[in-house]
Amino acid sequence: MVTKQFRGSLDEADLRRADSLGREIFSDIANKWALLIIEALGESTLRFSELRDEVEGVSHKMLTQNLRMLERNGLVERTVHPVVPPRVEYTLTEPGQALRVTIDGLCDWTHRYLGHIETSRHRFSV
Amino acid sequence: MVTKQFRGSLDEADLRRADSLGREIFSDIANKWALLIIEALGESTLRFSELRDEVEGVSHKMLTQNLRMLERNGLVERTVHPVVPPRVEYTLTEPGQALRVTIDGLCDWTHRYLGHIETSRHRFSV
DNA sequence: CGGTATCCTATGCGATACTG
DNA sequence: CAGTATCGCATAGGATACCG
Repeated sequence: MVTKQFRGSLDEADLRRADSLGREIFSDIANKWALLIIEALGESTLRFSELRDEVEGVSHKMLTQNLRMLERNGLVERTVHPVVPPRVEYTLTEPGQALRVTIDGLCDWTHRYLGHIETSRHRFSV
Repeated sequence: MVTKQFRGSLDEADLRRADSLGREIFSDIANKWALLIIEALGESTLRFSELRDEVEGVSHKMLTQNLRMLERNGLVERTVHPVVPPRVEYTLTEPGQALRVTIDGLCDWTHRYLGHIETSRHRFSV
């Protein structure tokens, strides 16, 4: 979404359009599976089954559903090799790569503050 | 969660514990409302009602629910002023501030690639 | 192997009402 | 003003089965 830092750089109509679109994108992406899939893809190209193994706990359904969404938003590219059995590969586009960098930041954050959070939870339940 | 970049820096038992906790945190945080609330708090201290106005579209219920979760994880601090009517203020802790920085990155990303995504969606629906 | 469709449960989330 | 509790609908998401 368009946060306060950007208001003023756009006219009213653009602002409204960007706001609702941005909100939509934000909802698409602020979702556990999408983030984990992007993180799993990283620099490499992976097949559907490899992704399913890599993103632990994801179901067949959620994987397809999120991959379609990411493809629609132009974050991953899907390549079908016309062979039997079918071979389908997924790779991050440039926007996808850029997003991955910020997700890496999220992972670093989680790692760094794991201890803080653990003790905070303990204190909270008292 | 503990991603590949960190494996090897921990022993087996720690790894499992960190993995499940990390996954939990990730699920807590990779959620639209949590991210928007943290972003709204920013540098400032806000009252419950101010937050509800700031985070557009959030319901009373979702706001309380997410604030409790963030408090439990030690990302926001809740201060109750014993006056009538009650005055409750929320502010980001240091871990919360650190997280906000990475969320800012997410917002920047959304802003930067809004155009890419819009055209990609259009192409996809053909 | 990768994808779609179906069914069913759990959860998200809004609306409303009640308390200190 | 801030919070809790309850109800009820809508969506998320697992399990399973079937198709190219």
